[in-house]
Amino acid sequence: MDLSFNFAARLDADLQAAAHAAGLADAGAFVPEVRVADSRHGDFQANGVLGYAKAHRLNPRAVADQLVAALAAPVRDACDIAVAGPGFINFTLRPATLQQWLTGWAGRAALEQGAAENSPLRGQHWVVDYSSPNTAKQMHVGHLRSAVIGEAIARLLVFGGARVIRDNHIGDWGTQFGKIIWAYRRHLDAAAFARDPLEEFERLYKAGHAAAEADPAVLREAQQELVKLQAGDPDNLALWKKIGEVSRGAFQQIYDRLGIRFDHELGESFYNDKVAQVYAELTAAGLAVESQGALVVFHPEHPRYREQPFIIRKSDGAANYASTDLATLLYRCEHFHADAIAYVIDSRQGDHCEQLFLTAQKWFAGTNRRLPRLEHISFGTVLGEGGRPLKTKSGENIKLKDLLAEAEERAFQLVGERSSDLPEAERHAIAAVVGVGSVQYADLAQNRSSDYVFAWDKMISLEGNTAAYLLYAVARIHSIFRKLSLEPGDRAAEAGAGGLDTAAELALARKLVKFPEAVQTATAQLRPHFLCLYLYELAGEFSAFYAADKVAVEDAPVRARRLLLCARTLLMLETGLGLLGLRTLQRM
RNA sequence: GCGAGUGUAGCACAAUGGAUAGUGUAGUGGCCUCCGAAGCCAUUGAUCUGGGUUCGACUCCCGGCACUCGCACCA
Repeated sequence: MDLSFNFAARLDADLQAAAHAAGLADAGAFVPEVRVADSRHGDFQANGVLGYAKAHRLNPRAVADQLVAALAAPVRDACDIAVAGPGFINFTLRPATLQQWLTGWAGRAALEQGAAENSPLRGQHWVVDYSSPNTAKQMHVGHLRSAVIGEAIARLLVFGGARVIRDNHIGDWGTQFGKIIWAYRRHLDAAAFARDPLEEFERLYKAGHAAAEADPAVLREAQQELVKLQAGDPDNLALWKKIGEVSRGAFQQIYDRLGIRFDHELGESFYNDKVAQVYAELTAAGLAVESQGALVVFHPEHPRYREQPFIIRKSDGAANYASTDLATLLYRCEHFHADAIAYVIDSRQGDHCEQLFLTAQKWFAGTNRRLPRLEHISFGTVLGEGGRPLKTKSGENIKLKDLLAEAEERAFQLVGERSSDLPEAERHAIAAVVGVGSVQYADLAQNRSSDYVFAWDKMISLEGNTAAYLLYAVARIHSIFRKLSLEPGDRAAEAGAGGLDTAAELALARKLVKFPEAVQTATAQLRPHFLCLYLYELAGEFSAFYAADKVAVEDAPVRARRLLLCARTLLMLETGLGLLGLRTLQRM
């Protein structure tokens, strides 16, 4: 068998061909359903025979036998094949096949090529809309998941061959600015502003908000400030710009720690002059109607949205996020030629997304535009250990910068305990990678649909399915190569490798070759936890191998094949962690 | 009230309609003259409930129950 990157896809294609070769009735209807198998049964299994045989009133085991007999010779040479149970076909890759694959797919570039080659994403333009904080406020724990999940998904899509446009749809327009400006004019603390301008803007907003709540006169004054801003008053506009600059600077500090860089930061204000077209087109199409003074879209065919309006212009004439989201959608189609848009937004905004997508669908159909694929990448809330949304003791949102600082601090403690021999500067650098990586990984390792409990001890105590466990495996592999004065992936070190032999070698090799399926599943479902799970299991296989079989042995062929396994494990772990947005280390 | 999400071991999680429901922690018992013990090996313990569909259901459908969230101008 030639060096297919993705064995499951290859077996699937070969089984389909076999169905035709064997002359199966209605062979086109046979779907092999090849997937990674429980290792007790082999490496891959085809489940499709059962359904096919049932539908065609055939004996499934007989069909399976026929298919196996009709399989092309290369596949039969590469695998041990068995029909089992009611009609499963099990494939176990032979040691030589494993070795051939590991030798052939040897570097990052090769993996990228393999992953993109037959990917349905290849060449597609994907806009990933994630993070999207509001200006004048610090990012807090509520902004964590969108940023972390969004970045991982963007990287997975790139790996799958898509052209990804990362767009940070910042909330930089809205009613809050009237209150901030009002408070800025009266209650600015210049010293605090010099120290941390964003913190001061945030304080001013809270002060302005509280004052407006308490006194209707203040509310009117704040609204006047907003009107002036919207009319282009130079002072207010300058202040608004300043808020934007300060905020973006602070956001970038967070993004730097998380390894995020956007291609665009087209905030809501960018769409100010683009919403009129939305109103006009939706009204002309008969989609938008006046209701209680607002411009809204109802969906009569929908049980709920025939009553629950999608408000695209407020009764005071101002735009809201429905207006700008529609304008944004159009802009992304026209300027980014989006084939798909992924909205990484928390699940509470499910109704908004549904209404947005429904409205866009009708709008685009009515104006002969091509609607891109629209995906709401929804996710649950970050909870504290009591099962309530995570807050500080005083009930405030936890600032992201504080959260990341605490992660690094806790990691630094641990590094000090475990690796006190390393220089302090390196311990700090390690703590940054381990601390931030632990937060990212804890978020990603869990199915994004559910809420998740944020528990420092589980996250950073470094046991189980955690970033530290994976980073530790990476560090140990680097250490092996360091001891031998070799570079990982050095072909000379792998030359003359003997055949894979021990149980631990084979178990590790069998795990390694399934990297493509793990990435593919995570990408297709836009769920990074599938990749996390794979990497964790891979690190587990490596640790078992490491305990069972010594790498640095005298016997040259044995040593070479074990170095090959180490190098590929390192490659998959580093590549996989990179796809999740984590950094890795050589020592920790 | 309508809708969405979530119910799996003490706790935290996994399982694309597939074979004996996997893991981690915590508990118990082993393993460092040997490449990093932040490790490895072994072991105890679970699908909210009642129906249905299917060769096969944690998964799909219908009805309950529990928790969380959303539902007219904040995003």
